[in-house]
This record gives sequence, C-alpha cells and structure tokens, in this order.
Amino acid sequence: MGDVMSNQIRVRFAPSPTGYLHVGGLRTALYNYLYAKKVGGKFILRIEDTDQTRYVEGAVENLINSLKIVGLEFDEGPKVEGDFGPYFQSERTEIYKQHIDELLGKNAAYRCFCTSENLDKMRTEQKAKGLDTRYDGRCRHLSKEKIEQKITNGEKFVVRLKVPQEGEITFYDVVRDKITFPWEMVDDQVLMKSDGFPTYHLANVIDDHLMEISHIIRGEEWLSSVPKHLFLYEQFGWKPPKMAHLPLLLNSDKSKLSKRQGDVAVEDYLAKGFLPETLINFVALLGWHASGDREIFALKELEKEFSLKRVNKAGAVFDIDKLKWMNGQYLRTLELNYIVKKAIPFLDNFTLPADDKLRKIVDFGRNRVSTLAEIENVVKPFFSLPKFDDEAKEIIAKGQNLFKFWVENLEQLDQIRVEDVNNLLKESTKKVGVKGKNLYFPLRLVLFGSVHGPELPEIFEILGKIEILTRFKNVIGNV
RNA sequence: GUCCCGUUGGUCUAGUGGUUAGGACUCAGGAUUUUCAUUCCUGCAUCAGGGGUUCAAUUCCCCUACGGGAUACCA
Repeated sequence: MGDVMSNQIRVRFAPSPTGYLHVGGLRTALYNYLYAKKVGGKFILRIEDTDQTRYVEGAVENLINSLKIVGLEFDEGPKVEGDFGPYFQSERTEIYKQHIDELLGKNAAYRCFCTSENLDKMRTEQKAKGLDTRYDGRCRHLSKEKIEQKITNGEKFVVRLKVPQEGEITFYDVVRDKITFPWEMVDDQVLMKSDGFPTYHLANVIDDHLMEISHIIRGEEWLSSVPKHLFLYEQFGWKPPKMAHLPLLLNSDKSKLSKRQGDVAVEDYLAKGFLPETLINFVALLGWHASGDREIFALKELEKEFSLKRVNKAGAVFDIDKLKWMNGQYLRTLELNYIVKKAIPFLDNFTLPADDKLRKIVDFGRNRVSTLAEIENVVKPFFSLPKFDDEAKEIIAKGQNLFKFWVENLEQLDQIRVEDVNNLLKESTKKVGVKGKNLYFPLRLVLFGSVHGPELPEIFEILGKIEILTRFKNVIGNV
C-alpha cells in the first residue's frame, strides 16, 4: 500500500519538546530540510510528545521559534496544517490504539502485566548473574483466561512487541550502508505504556507510514532501534522508509554533546550573539562537506549543494573557536543594515544615536569582534567619556600643547571633515612638533580612551565636533 | 558485560591502489597599518596499531586498540 501511494519525497524532523532546540537537533532538522529542498520534497515537523512525564510548558513554541529564526520553515506541522495531521503525537492516541489492537490480533504483540518494581528486580538479578539485562518474556505466554482475569482485576499492563528470538536482520542505511543485528539482542520492546500512550518506537513507525515519510534522517543514537522498527513495518505489512543515521555531535572530550560541557541550545548561541547564518553554516559542516574546499555557505546555497551521500560516518566535535571565527566572517560580510538590526538588542545599555551614526558605530564594532555580544564593549568609548589610568595620565600630561592646538583649530571649523582632520594631523607635526605614535596615541587616548583603536578621522566622524571638543577640554589642564 | 557504529594533524574535513596527503579553525612567526582589529604570507602538526592481498597500500580484507551509541512503561 505504502509503496504505491506516492513517490514524493517527504522527510520529517520529529523532536521531543523538552524545552529548547538542541544544536544536534538543529543539525538533524537542517539535513532533513536541505534534503527536502534539494529534491523538491516536503519538510514536516512532528512533535513527539508521548511522554507525559516530560511535558514542558512552552517548549513547542520555543522550538518552532528557534527553527523560524534560523530560517528552517516547514511545509507541514503545528499551525501549518497539511493532509496528514494532527502533527502532535499526543493528539493521535486513537490511531495508535487501533494499531495496537491490530498487532494484538495478529499475535505480533502481547500484554505484559509486570510492574516496574518486578522489572527492576529482574534486571538486578540478571546483572548479578552476569547476564544481559533484557525482558525475559515471562508474559509472552499468558493464557487468554489469565489475561482476561488480570484485566478485570484492573491490573495495569503494557503492550510489548513479540520480536523474533533467533536469526538476524540486515538492512541498509544511506549513510552507513549494510548493517546486521542478531535478533537475540533485540528486546521485546514496550509499544504502549500503561498510561495508554505509545512509546516512541510504535508512534514513530505508525506516523512515518501514515504521513508517507519517504526518508528518515535522524541521529545515530537510533540505529540500534531500527530492527524493532523494521519488524513493526513487516507486521503491519508496510514498506519502511529509507533510513539515514547521522553521526553524533560531540563535546571536546568526544562524548555526546551535552549541557554539562557548555551551551547546547540554539537560543543560547543566539543570546551570545551568534548569527543564525553562522549557526546554520557551521552545523551543516559538522558531518557533511561539499567536495571542494569551500566552507562558507548561505542556507540557499546549501539547499543546492547538499547531498546525503556526502554525509560522514564519524562523530564531530563542536568546536567553539571555529564557530567564533565563522561568526566573525558573517559579521563582517553580511549587509551592514542587517547587522545593525541584529546588534541593537545587544546595545541596550546605551542611548542609541541616530541611524547614520549608529551604522558607523556598529560598522566599527563588527570588524573587531566575533559575536554580537562583544560589540558593546568595543564600542563603549563612543558612548561615554574615557577614564584614564596612571600611564594614560602621563601621556595626557605630555600632550597638553597638542590638545590645545587642536581645540583652537577645531573651534574655528563649522563642521569637521575628514580632510580637516588629516590637515590638522600634518599641521600638528609642523607646529607642535610631534609625529607618529607621539601624535596619534595621545589623540586617540583622549578621544577614545585607548591608544589603540579606530583611525582618527573615523573617531571624529562618529563623535562629531561638539563631543570631540568636550573630550579635549576634559583633559586640558586636568592632569 | 553484550550488540551496533566509527577512527585522515589538537578540532572540522578533502582525497586517491602509485599525490611533496589538499583546505579551514587554533597556535607560532612575519608583512601591511600611526595603533588595535581586519587582511595577507610562512611555519608547526595527520592517514590509530599489527597482520595480510598487491609490483604498489592512507585507500581493499582481517585482527587488536581506542572512541561513541544502544541496552527504560525517555525520546
């Protein structure tokens, strides 16, 4: 049935809404999105909220918002209704129940009345004996009478999959090619919990089929669950989607990327001043690479370049240094107006000047930082009178004649143009007798608070005549 | 423990049965700049180890080591 329905490419990102979008999730979402774009398919967002104990208020909104900020729009999903909804698994429980009944009827699944206490006990015993911890199938062969009796007694039960007990299963992964598992290693997986909600394994198989998903692109942590999923497809008589398991994103110690070792949420990186463009580009390169040396790709370009065939097998360390470098690249090359817009939220400690001046300030800042958040510090001298330490005061003391010379000349100007500044610079050498560092350092120190920094004309242009004079007068005679 | 997956400089990676193993980040040095930043140049450093197969293996096969994932009424 599934194989004749349609040959459209449909992929899905199916996160569990536990609070925020993880960068690993972003990478998975991105690859799904890119693959869909590349082949003209559909990108679907499905919310896997079948674990009632992990419900987090606002998590879905948050997730969708993060996806939106980085530009990954989905074709179907929450609030973007398509023909395959609902897109929340918690709203599909009826569907799962029907399918569970089907499996029960086919004797491909069975009810298990074991309590979690009993299961814990079973596992500790198995461990003590050095055995694998696995469900031992004790409820597999309960008689009909016994089952009915337990049900009428009101005993809680789960439904487990009756997986084959011997032999092996081989399947093909788009990224990893041929993979074989012995059935012995596959547990009688719980398909429906005692609260009536399905587990991931059941829901994901049913939904992927019903939503006509053609390719499952997800993290490698799911690889070992594939046998039971495939077995489910077989029991339902469905054709399974193609699978592509992506390499994991790693901490610097090579363990799976986790919160303990730094930020993992997309929103954290955004809050730190990384641009959406950077995040997308960077994460795209963690596990995928074009055939050449190129590393800077806009989302639109990735849509053209991407290919599942070029996805790597080995996990990739999330290297913040390189992220910063790349963010610097985007900060400097993206359109200034856009960067200004992005920078404004990071400048809320200042009273912002008129657009034109703000643009100049941000343009100065963007050229010497790696994140938006760092702009504030670099640009601060434009907003407040400099403070001087002892070393600075020494330089200022020596520069009194120079400052006086500048004030006298500037006061005669209506407006200070770049050429005026350059002229005065030359004049200073002639009339005050200073040049090179002895000329530039004191001026920059007085006007900008540091001997290092922007070129003098740039400072003049941004501060304007009045502020310039204020800053000179601030230090004249004041040593 | 068991099963599965993986392994090119510190990190992300390109690459091929015969290459001086390429690029990027980081780091070091230098050039440019009045300074800082940017930019540019140069340098350091890699095919996990051992067996095969082959005239020839980083590349193909096997073993080992190491790393990771999975082993839940979580996804």
